Amino acid sequence: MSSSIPTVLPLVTKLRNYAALSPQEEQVLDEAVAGIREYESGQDIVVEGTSPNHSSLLLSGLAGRFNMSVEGKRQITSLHIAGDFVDLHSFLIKPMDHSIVALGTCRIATVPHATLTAITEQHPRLTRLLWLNTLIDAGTHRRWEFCLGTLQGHQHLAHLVCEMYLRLKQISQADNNSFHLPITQGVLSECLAQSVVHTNRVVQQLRAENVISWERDLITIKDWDRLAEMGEFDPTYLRMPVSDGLTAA
Amino acid sequence: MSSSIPTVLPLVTKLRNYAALSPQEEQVLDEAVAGIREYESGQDIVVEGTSPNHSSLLLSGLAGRFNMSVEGKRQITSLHIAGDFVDLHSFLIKPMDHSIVALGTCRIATVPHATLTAITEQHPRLTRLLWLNTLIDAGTHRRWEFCLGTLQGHQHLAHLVCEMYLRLKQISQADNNSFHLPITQGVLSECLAQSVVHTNRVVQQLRAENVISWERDLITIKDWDRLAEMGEFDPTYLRMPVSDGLTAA
DNA sequence: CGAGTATTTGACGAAGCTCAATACCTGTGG
DNA sequence: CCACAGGTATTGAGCTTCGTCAAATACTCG
Repeated sequence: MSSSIPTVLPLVTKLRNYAALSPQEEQVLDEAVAGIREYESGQDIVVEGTSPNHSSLLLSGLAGRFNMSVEGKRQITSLHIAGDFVDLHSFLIKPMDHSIVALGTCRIATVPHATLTAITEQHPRLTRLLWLNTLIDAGTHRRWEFCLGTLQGHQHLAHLVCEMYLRLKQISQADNNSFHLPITQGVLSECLAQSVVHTNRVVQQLRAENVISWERDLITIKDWDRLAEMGEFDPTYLRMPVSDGLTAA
Repeated sequence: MSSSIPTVLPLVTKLRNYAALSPQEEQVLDEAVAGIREYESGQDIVVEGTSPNHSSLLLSGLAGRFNMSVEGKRQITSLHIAGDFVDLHSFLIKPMDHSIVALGTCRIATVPHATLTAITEQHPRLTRLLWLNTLIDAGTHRRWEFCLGTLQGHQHLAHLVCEMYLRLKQISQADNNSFHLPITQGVLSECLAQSVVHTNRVVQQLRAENVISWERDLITIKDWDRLAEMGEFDPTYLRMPVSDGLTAA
């Protein structure tokens, strides 16, 4: 379902950060889209245990991967923004070992797994780029493990704010040290693995220390250096700069 | 550096669990090995910040991925056993955003990144298998996030024991509900993100509740059902059974 | 045996959780 | 325009899990 304005623009924009894309490769991506879906806040986009035959590319909105515990606690393991191929891995891994939920209205482009297989047959360079995309996801999971394991509550929040700022900036949805993050403290607490009460206190602590402001859904970073230091933030895992190894030898 | 006995046997054994490998594909993998290295316990196999030009395939031994915090705390984000391609991702992601340490004597086969690129150019099916390999790693990271975020200390240990048992069983290094895991409680505490003291108490708790025994480096699972229940263990993420989508359409 | 490392135990403190109540905010109907 | 309802944020108090500090015991290997 290609059009004059490529629907995959958010993904293309992101992939261009890693390596140049030929017009042909961009066209292949654009033609891979089989349809567009919309999800309301709270709806599950992909459900644990199912084996989808397509992958979902987030065109706009905020989504989260999560697992439920036996007692019903929801652990969010990553957040996703426009341009993220939220379940690209479901192409090779089935059934899903986790769910993906819309944390706001989400527009999704669906890409059939058969098309992805065809890409791996015919477009090795694009294949490596998509592979890289999943590897960056993995790196983010590793970083979240680090945060969960070794950082204190306020540090963890600081780290998350740094991460979301850089990622949103990469897709031009952050500027002047501020960005919109339309999530409640309840959802935030599911990312940080804290109680809502404690998350609230941690947010207030960062406000009191004057490193961020957070009103409504608008976060403003008032002191990047202190925030990054507090969260032990090192952006290496986000692979913002151009990466080598993607061009065929 | 191929030989009559393929050096990549541990990896091939593992990949066969996901899809059949043609003799030619096995040969490609075997010929991809450029050399063999050995590391002593405690040595870093790959160092954060570097950009290796080869990836490391673990032939024997135990290794761990980790990140260091500012205060010097080491967070281990995954454990690796024979057959694991411990830094396959360094092929596309550089520089390394974490290090890999030998947690015992490790034999490593090195595979040049140029060879991996060539594989993606010529062997799409093998490419998908290797990609899958990294996706399973990512799924494991997600699961560890869940454990770190939502499980209590003793549950987390229970989960880890379940995971290592199944993974070691897959490569025929576990039987009769028991296996060798040559790590100290200090290293274990770095996986679980606990203090050594607390890890010790948690180990004793599982012993006292008679779900495992742990003497020297020999772990025996005395009650799998209770252990799995305690750790909320669901093996889906390990992709033990055969997976679809690997065979070209 | 003895040094070094690993495990175990006890006592106390800190980070964060639960319960419970209050304040706030936004949209809706009267 | 106001009052209300339902969700969200905030605050307080007591409690649990786990960390820290310190010491004792056990194990390993030369």
